[in-house]
Amino acid sequence: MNLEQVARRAKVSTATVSRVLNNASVVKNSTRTRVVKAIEELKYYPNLHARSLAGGKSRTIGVIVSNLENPFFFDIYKTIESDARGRGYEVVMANTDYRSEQLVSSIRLMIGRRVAGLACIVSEMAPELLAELDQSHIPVVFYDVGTPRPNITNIRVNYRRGIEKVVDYLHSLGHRKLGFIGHHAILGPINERMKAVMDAVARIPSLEVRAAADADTLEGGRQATRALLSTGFEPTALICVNDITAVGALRELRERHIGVPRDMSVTGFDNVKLSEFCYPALTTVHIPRERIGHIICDCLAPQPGKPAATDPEVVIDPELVLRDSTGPAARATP
Amino acid sequence: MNLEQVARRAKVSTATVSRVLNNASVVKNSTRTRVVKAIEELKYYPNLHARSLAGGKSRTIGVIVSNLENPFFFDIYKTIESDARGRGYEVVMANTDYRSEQLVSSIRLMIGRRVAGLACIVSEMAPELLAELDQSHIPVVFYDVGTPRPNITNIRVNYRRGIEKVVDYLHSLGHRKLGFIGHHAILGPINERMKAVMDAVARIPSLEVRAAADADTLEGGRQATRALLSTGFEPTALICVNDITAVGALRELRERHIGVPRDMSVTGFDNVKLSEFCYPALTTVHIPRERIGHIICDCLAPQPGKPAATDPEVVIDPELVLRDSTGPAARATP
DNA sequence: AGCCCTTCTGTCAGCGCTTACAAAATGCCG
DNA sequence: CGGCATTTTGTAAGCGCTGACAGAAGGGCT
Repeated sequence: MNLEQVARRAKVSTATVSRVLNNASVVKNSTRTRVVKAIEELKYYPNLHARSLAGGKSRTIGVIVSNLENPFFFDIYKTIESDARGRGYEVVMANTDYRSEQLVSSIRLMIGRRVAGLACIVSEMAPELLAELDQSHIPVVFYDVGTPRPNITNIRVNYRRGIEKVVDYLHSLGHRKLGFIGHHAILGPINERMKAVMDAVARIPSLEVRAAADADTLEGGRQATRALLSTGFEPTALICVNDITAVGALRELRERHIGVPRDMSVTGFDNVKLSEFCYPALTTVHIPRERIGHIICDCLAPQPGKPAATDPEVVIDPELVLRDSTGPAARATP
Repeated sequence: MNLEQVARRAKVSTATVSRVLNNASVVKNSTRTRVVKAIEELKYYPNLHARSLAGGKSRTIGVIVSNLENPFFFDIYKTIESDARGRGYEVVMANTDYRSEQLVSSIRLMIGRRVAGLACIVSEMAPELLAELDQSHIPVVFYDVGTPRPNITNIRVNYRRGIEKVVDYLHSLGHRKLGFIGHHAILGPINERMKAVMDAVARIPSLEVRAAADADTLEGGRQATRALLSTGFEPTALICVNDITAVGALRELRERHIGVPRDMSVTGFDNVKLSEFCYPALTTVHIPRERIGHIICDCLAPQPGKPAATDPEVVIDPELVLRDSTGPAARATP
């Protein structure tokens, strides 16, 4: 089923069919009707590949995410999708699962698809990939990978500031020994977040911290907590890298009959919906995911009216949200 | 950047470049090396649109999901993705958010992309869309929409049986007044699941049930629970349409200081990871999501060796998983 | 050296669509 | 009714790639 068949049936040329398809330029009303009828009768749908090949553009934006299962990423994705759709763009998504080979192949896939713009919401980015991206001339937005350059926007969350707020708050509650539940991906060599924790703690001499990490999942949070608690270090508060791992931590603590927040305070990060629904509701740090999604779309899917935004860097400031998982440090055990 | 430029640089014809790209047929080793070098130097990535246009096939399978945010769907998606990748297929996903216009446009999008196969994991399907799908000659697998036909496989979960198990179990614990927390999408006209509950309850004369529904989210589960409890009906157990809404229900009950399972039993459905991690851990019904994903991929992404599976219908039998959110019915309140 | 078979490479016609550009149809006016 | 501006339609050249086919190289044999 192709343009030509539709054209034949409507007794017009393929160009005319193309015109009504793109409701571009002028087509006499009677002709248009005829064509539309033919299209419907034949249940014709234009071959998108041919279209973007011929048109030289794709009106598609690509989104690469490390872990769409984490609602934090999902919320961003969803915002991008609905914004993009509103502007007449399609979205194609690739989930890397924190695996770097997947990142590589996803990026190449997106380049191969000649996407009009690419959002990389991943936690690592090899320099060679950056080079490839540069070559491709595709506008790119990164989330938190920290390398603004021409044609590339970077959205950075001031994680450092968020962690400081958490640490200060816990300190004010009397906590002195803190645990940090991270996840593999951000405990890599260039580990902004881990450093943020260390630095925040280092500001306050009386504070002590120990970290453990696992996958960015419920189970991972639980495992890391288990690992941390079996080292002999006895924290009175657990700072979790995000809400999901925090819920995993809660589970492990429950198993060990460690009361939260009576015996142990726990904090999350992101302020995902689940953080209100778990028990106890998590004290966490809010990151405006929808705003991030909007910004990304503004950069990648320009509307007819205004041009694409092109700030090299956007910084987001996070905010502490107090709920029930934190409380005063228990007295030192007798 | 295109084939021709690479060809020129490697001093060969475009056909040869194409050949090394598809590592098809024979290319002299020295030539291959030269071409590979040119490709790398130029950071060339084939235009996928041109490729599938010329080749007439796409090696891409489409997945349409109502709500990827629900881990149940996500797990299926993830399995499909990794299976497909293993067989050399790409996956494109569309999330409909339970909105029928989105379903329509997603299906057309997939047809337009000429996907090699399509998985529809959605809860409704207008007959006209089925007709369009038929026309397109794309192999399709439905999850639980109940319309096997030529070229279309349907995977059905024996929800009826699962619900019966839940109802019987609650009945055996002494519960007589049951609440059902559904969600909009499945409370539509053809509502298999709602009927399943009604029928399961109808088998046992002493049982009574009342239902409420909202979105398929944490918040939706909470709202529906609130609505149900404010009708004056006083159930001692809540059957939730899935684990996510069940977690929403738990939250509302906590707010009302209704103890689970002391004052109220709660059951979920799906046995999503979260159901073990919430508090109290949910009694639920296990549905083998990975198995579903594998079956889907077997139908849509045939491997060189064996041909695609084409059973018209596959039925999955669910199993009860007992955890902490259910217990004996409280004595009648004095 | 001449022949034939094999291996390798090049040529070229599409795939289904868009988009100048050209051609045809229409409308308006004097 | 001819002439011209305007609207509407058709023609055809690609877009970047694949794949059938044909042609060129190379090798072994007599």
